[in-house]
This record gives sequence, structure tokens and C-alpha cells, in this order.
Amino acid sequence: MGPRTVEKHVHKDEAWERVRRYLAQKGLRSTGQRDLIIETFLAASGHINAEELTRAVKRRNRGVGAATVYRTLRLLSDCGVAVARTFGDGEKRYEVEDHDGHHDHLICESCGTIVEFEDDEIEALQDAVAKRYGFRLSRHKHELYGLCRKCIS
Amino acid sequence: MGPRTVEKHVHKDEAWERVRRYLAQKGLRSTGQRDLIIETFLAASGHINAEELTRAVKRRNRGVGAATVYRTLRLLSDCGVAVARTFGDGEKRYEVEDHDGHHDHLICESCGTIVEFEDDEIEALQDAVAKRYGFRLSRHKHELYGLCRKCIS
DNA sequence: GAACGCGCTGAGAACGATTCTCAACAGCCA
DNA sequence: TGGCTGTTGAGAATCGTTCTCAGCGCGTTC
Repeated sequence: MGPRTVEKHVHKDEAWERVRRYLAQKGLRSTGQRDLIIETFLAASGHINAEELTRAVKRRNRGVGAATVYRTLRLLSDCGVAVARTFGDGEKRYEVEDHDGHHDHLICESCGTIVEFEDDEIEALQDAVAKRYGFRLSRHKHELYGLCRKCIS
Repeated sequence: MGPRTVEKHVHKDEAWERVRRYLAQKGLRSTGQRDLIIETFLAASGHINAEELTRAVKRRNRGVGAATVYRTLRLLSDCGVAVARTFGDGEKRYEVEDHDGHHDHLICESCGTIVEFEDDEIEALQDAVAKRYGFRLSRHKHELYGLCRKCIS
């Protein structure tokens, strides 16, 4: 778990760096609410939705409004720190964008657990499919739904 | 294009058969609006959203209400004739469910074209991934986003 | 083929998630 | 310290979808 933790810290710093650059470039400001929301988002285990994030933020500062959370989430999407994904049932969730190394998801339809995976062979085959149809790929989404180990038994 | 056309007719008949059985089993009725909406949905090229379908239906019968279109779309999902999918930007679209053979999508981010593809090797690798994480899969979603041949030039 | 029961329908209200509006507020530069 | 401009919270507005309800029409019964 050691290296994993270090990695996460690196990602966090990268994320803040991105935010900082974006704000500066656009002439936007850094504020208490903004920082709190971003901090909370980055600390969350990923795959959080707007309502959950709002609740988490309010737990630390009751005064923050939902609108500000939505605004910040959009800001994070715009600067490439967060990505929105809509999973199976139409639930929109945000996760920290992974800039080096793409991952996809295994989703348990019973308990809602979301596991991330990476598979280079699949990625290679995707490129082959794209080539076959004359597409130039920019991104993809690959989600496997089913039951996790715990829910099978 | 010959065989392709025949295939589509077979799928249409299968779809109607499914609807018929479902209505009978649930003690539901067949009505003019219902038939018109289903007919229009099956005739559409797939990947249609509720609003587009409503417009198409109203073109043939102005009186049909949006609520009825939504109700019928739900009915079609319930009986396994249609499946709802949410593509990249959060747009919810419906397509005719393919009962023998699964397909995935290539989506052009510029013109919106959606191409279907099948790849057995990828499917096999998916199963391997699931096994690795102790999941039992029931379904999956695989979408490749980029530019189609036309939009590259 | 008339009558009846119950499912179906359209219109508009209601809903949940998200975005917008606006007046008050707060960074940041001079 | 002002003052310019970006930011904020609250609530209104919007969007897509579902619900409600009174009236309509399918299909069965006699």
C-alpha cells in the first residue's frame, strides 16, 4: 500500500498544479470555498456524485451552496482535473482524471462497488478496431457490469 | 445490402413478437398510438433519443403526447426490445436490443455518427479481466470516441 | 352490437438534477 | 483604502422525465 499512497499524493499535487495554472491563465481567483470543494473532491475515493460531494463539503462548512459545488465541478472538468461519467443506470459521477495511464471500470450491480482496471491488450485491440473503421480515437469508455466476489456468494 | 435488409426485417419481426408476447402476458392492450410509436422506433436508424422519436411520431400523428412516447419507450425497455444508453456527453439514446450477438460503439465527436462494431477477442479479454477481479459479468458497455474518416480530412 | 370494466391517453403539474440570476461580498491591484 | 471584477448563496428557472387525472377506447361478455 506504500507506493500506492505515494502515487496518490503525486496525483493530488498534479491536480492542484493544473487548477492553479488554469485559474491564473483565465484570470480567475482562488477562494476559500473553491479550495475546500477541490480539496474535498480530491480526498474522496473517486466516483463521487454532485450530491455526495455537496454533503461532504457542507460537513466541513455548512454555508457552502450547492450551486458553488456544481460550478467548481465544472471548473475541474474544464481544467482536466475531473471527468464526469454516466454509469449504467444514468447516475452521473465524477472522478479524478488520470493523465498518465488510462483505466476502465468493473461495476457491481448489486452493491455498487466500482473497481478500476487497465488492460493493454484490450487497448491495442481498440486501436485495431478504430483503424478498421477509419476512426482516429481520442478517448474511450469501457465498463463491465456484473456481480463482485462478495455479492456472488 | 441485400442480406443486411433481410436481417433487419427478421429483427423487426422478432421485436414485434416480443412486444406482442409481453402485452399478452401482462394483460396490456395494443393501441393505435402504441403501434405507431413502436413502428416509428423500429424504423428509425437506432440511437434515437426521446425528443427525436417524439418529433418523428408527431409528424405522423400530431396528437400523440410526449408522455405516451416516454411510456412506450419504457415498455420497450421492459420487454427487452429497446435499451437505453447514455453516450459521452450525457445524452440518453435508445437502440433496438440485439439478442444474438453483442455490439459496441464507435462515436464521432465531430459529426455524431455512431458506428456499431463487434470484436470477439475483446470480449474474451473482458472475461479474463472479470475473472481476475472475481466478477461475474452480466453485460458491458464499450465506447470508442474520436473522429470518423470524413471528419478527419 | 351494446354495455361494461379497465387499460390507455393527452395535458399539464410535479419532480430531480443542474444551471442561471442577482444582489451582496471578497480577492487583489493601485 | 478604494475600486474593479470575480465569486458566492439563495432561490428562480430550465431541462428531461415521470406522475396525475379525467375522459377515451379496446376487447370481452352476453
